[in-house]
Amino acid sequence: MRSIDLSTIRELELFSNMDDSKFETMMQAAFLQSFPARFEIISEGDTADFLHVVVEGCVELYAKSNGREATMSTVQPVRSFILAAVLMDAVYLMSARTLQRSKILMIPSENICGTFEVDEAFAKSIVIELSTCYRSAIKEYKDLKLRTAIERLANRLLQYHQVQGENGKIELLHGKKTLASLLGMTPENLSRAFNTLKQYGVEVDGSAIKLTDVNALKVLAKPNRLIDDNQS
Amino acid sequence: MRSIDLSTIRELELFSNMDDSKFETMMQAAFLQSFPARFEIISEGDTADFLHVVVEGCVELYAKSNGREATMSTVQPVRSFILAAVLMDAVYLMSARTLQRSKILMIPSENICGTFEVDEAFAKSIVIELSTCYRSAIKEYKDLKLRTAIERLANRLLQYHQVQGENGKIELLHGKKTLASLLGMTPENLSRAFNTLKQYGVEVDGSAIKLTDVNALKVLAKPNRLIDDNQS
DNA sequence: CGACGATTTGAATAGGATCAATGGGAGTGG
DNA sequence: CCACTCCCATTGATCCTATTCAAATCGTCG
Repeated sequence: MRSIDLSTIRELELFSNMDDSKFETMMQAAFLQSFPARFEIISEGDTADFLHVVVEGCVELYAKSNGREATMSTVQPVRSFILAAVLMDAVYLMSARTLQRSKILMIPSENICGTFEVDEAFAKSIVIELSTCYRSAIKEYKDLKLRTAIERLANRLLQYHQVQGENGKIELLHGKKTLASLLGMTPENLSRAFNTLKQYGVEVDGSAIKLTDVNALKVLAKPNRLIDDNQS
Repeated sequence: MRSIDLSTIRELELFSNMDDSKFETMMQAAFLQSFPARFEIISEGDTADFLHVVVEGCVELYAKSNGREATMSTVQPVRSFILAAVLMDAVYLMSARTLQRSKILMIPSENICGTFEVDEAFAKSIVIELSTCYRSAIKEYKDLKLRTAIERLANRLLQYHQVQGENGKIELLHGKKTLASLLGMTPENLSRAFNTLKQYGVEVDGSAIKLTDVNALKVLAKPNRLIDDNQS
């Protein structure tokens, strides 16, 4: 692996506190792979052979049952996915595919588990990462159970707004079809929801969105830090 | 704490592999508390001072937003709850209340975190417990996103049936109101869903349910091991 | 015995899904 | 460069599921 990549990876929260030599050893078995857009990286039901870390690009986690399919969440740099399956030596519960060209760091499961046992700092980092993912899942579940479709959309827009600098402009990172599935609705319904939000100052132009009345949108959305905050 | 209780607790997966002396130390700070039914043990937004382990009874995890409330999951012996909040020193994302008289083991957060750092076996157990809870949450989320209300009910009944011995009889562990919220529907809708399932051999008499045609129910439910299995 | 909550049933409504059709870009190949 | 195709997004119409509101019944607990 190129050293430029290695130093980037070294700085990830997951690896930042661990022992130098342990990091070296673990990384010798790891590799960084590039994937084209819309490439299926893992498939639900497969055994977890690698921990995947999104270094560049964007990955969609989705699941199927019967004939239906739903986007569960998206993973941006720098976050891992399916850590729980690796640690339990179990099968993946979700599939993953790239939304754009992406670089994924792949670390063999046995190296993760082995290092976990010998490096205390790494063990702590693993637990933090796992807890963060867990809590994110709970938040998404709460979002779906406690809100209507329009409220979910409004809150998601406010979330994106905050992450992207709170300057009244949002750029959607993924297509509306994916966004719809992520929010638990159909593309048609998302389109109508955007129309409803016009009266709250939401102007849509392709993947560029302008918020002209954030306060009004907040009144509608009633954001809740126990659902929408990435911090707490 | 009474020794009878201690030995029961010692056998929990979470503690079974850890060092004797570490276990003793940790338990000196812990205590076992009894709660009456419908008692709110923790409230979402509070800081996580204790890890809670359900030793006896049943606990409901629920959440609120706006005026709405939803049951997120139920915790049976012997399982912990809100482990992630403890490990991250964060606030609870869910509230917890007893559904029946219950005994809860409470271990101060700092003892959990402290022991995590010095006992490797305990660290491993923590990770397994955390992963298991995480994966359960994902499964519930998939259930809600990928299935209709009737399918969710049918699969839940099959799940209870399996746990309770597969002899054609089910005893509901919690009221129908809670079950409805757990399944993401209203009590009225649950009642109607049970009526629909009559033609698939589901006979309801209060909290006692008989399944007279499990195969027909399975055809409807299309159970999926990546959603319904507690193992994988 | 009375009160309260849980459950069920009925009727009306709302919200979301489905089906169908159209317009618009992005990418492909001639 | 242009025509063609395909997929995405939008819109309209309709259907269906689930929620809401209302009321009756049933048990349980005090």
